[in-house]
Amino acid sequence: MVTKEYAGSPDEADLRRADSLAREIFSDVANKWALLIIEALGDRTVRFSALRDEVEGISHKMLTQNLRMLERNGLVERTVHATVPPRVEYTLTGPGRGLRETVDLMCDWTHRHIAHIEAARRGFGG
Amino acid sequence: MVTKEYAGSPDEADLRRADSLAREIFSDVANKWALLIIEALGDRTVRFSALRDEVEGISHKMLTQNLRMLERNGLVERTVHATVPPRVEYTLTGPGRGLRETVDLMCDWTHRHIAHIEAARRGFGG
DNA sequence: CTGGATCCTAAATGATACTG
DNA sequence: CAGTATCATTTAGGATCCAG
Repeated sequence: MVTKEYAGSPDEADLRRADSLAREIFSDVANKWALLIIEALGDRTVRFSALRDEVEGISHKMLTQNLRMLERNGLVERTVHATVPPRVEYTLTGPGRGLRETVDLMCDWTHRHIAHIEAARRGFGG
Repeated sequence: MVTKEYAGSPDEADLRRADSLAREIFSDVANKWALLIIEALGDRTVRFSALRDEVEGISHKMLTQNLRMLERNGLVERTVHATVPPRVEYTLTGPGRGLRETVDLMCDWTHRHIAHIEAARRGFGG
């Protein structure tokens, strides 16, 4: 994610483009709602309403908005069952599951460092 | 990061508290600026101005704001050299470096899936 | 049930000016 | 140079209503 010096490279333009694309993808995905949704999906297939219940505090709007974004980036697959009332299910794609593994690690990290962070906060002046 | 059922547990209150704290910490760090700063720091000690140059597009305000937040959570250490003009350096703490490892993985993931994501975007209707 | 559209508020962010 | 404060603006987010 570091911007490098490409001057002189024959593929300078391509490399710059890849970097800016990587940064754009990172910005899409690196927000709490997207990561919490990915974490909630796990390796399951989950209905919209179930997802809304499981991602604590998320609104209808944020859920649909982030699901669309994840779908657009090929990380989530959306399946509509033509029943009435409609049943829509979401599941992670292969790349989506790869990303989920990194989110899992981030969640693990969080839980392992709760005590340290609490202590730091007390010492900081809070 | 999943909310569990603690009813009946003797430590119910403690567990709920740990969960809500984990969620709060996660919400703090799971934003693009914080993660990009952590990634830019790497295992180095970096001056404020250098950090601002390296995290492309970040404003003075966002940088200070996120650095304070990371410092408050004990992930970044701030060192002020009493020179003139002042020199302020930032470096990741032990826990901060642990988090950086997961961010590294997320960046790797991003670069590995650029092609897949580009293809998904084209197919989605963009 | 799911999803889109709308309106409205709160929060994030950028620009700027000022200080030690 | 680093940091704070302020102000203006943009964006995120919530509430609600309607449609398939």
